[in-house]
Amino acid sequence: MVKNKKEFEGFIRGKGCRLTGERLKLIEGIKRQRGHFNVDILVSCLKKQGLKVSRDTVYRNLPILLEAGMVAQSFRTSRDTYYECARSKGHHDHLICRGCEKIVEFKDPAIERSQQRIAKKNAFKLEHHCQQLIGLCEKCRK
Amino acid sequence: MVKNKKEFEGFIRGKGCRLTGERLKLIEGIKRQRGHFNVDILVSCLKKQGLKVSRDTVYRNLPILLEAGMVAQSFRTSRDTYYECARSKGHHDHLICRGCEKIVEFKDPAIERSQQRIAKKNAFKLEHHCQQLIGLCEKCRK
DNA sequence: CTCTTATTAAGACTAAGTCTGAATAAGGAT
DNA sequence: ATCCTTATTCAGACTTAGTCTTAATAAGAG
Ligand SMILES: [Mn+2]
Ligand SMILES: [Mn+2]
Ligand SMILES: [Zn+2]
Ligand SMILES: [Zn+2]
Repeated sequence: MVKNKKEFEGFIRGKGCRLTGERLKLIEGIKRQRGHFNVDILVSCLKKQGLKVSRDTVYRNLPILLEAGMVAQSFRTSRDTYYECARSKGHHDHLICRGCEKIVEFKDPAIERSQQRIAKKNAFKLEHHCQQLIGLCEKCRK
Repeated sequence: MVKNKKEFEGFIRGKGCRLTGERLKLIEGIKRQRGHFNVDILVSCLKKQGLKVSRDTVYRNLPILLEAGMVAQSFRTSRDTYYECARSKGHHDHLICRGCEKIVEFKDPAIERSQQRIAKKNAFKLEHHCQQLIGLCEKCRK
């Protein structure tokens, strides 16, 4: 679980990869994101601040940032994949209104434990999971 | 939860929709699917049996078939969405190996109850959920 | 400083899913 | 049975998330 540039440098070198300017821009850009973001949002925000990084570079580095635990995959809409900075809040899952796209975050340690147990029973090493509950919020039910 | 053509007719009429030949072909084609399928697989299988239905018609009718409970969304890969016939096995979720794409199905009533409780606490009417556990199976860990 | 090679950028490419507009057919009315 | 309205279908164009290709760049070892 990498928390800052120094740790990221160690992590990336440990993998035998290079510490590039783009990778530093990326961790900078991700730290600035407040809520959930997709690749295009991230690229635009970076560009706005004069930190140009190509879309392809983001896609290429996302697996590394996920592995480092700096970014977490949040949820997927029918269109694309959303991420969030993993630093502040810990791991959590999402409740999504299909009407207004309102998103509620929740944590449930008991569910997480069950998931681990299920993986273990099937001899899987669990790496991550995607759990999204879809429904209608109070307002959208009318 | 619609189980056969007769019930489907009632369901579709109740919605004020028409009972078309294509919709009948679709429920026929879905019944024939053994495992998980995506839209292209379904269209190809139907064509092989002389039941031509356009890709667009499948996409247009999937929400209806989901609502009728004849089809369930199973999981999503980075590429596309997989479904399965909801008839035989009941609702379940999936454990997926990112190495060999092996898929294990599991049921966990305790998790399902927790999900309901979480939705209720947030005043959501839960319609469905997507829970996929991703990791490495025993073989792929080597 | 030099050299190797990992990494990047631009843009072509692929394919899931959506949209458009014309043709068809379901089913109610006569 | 025939007509009429309009929901539905189909073909193919379109959009766009994500991947791939290739040439240019730059990290970092020596
Ligand atoms: Mn979140
Ligand atoms: Mn299944
Ligand atoms: Zn809502
Ligand atoms: Zn495997």
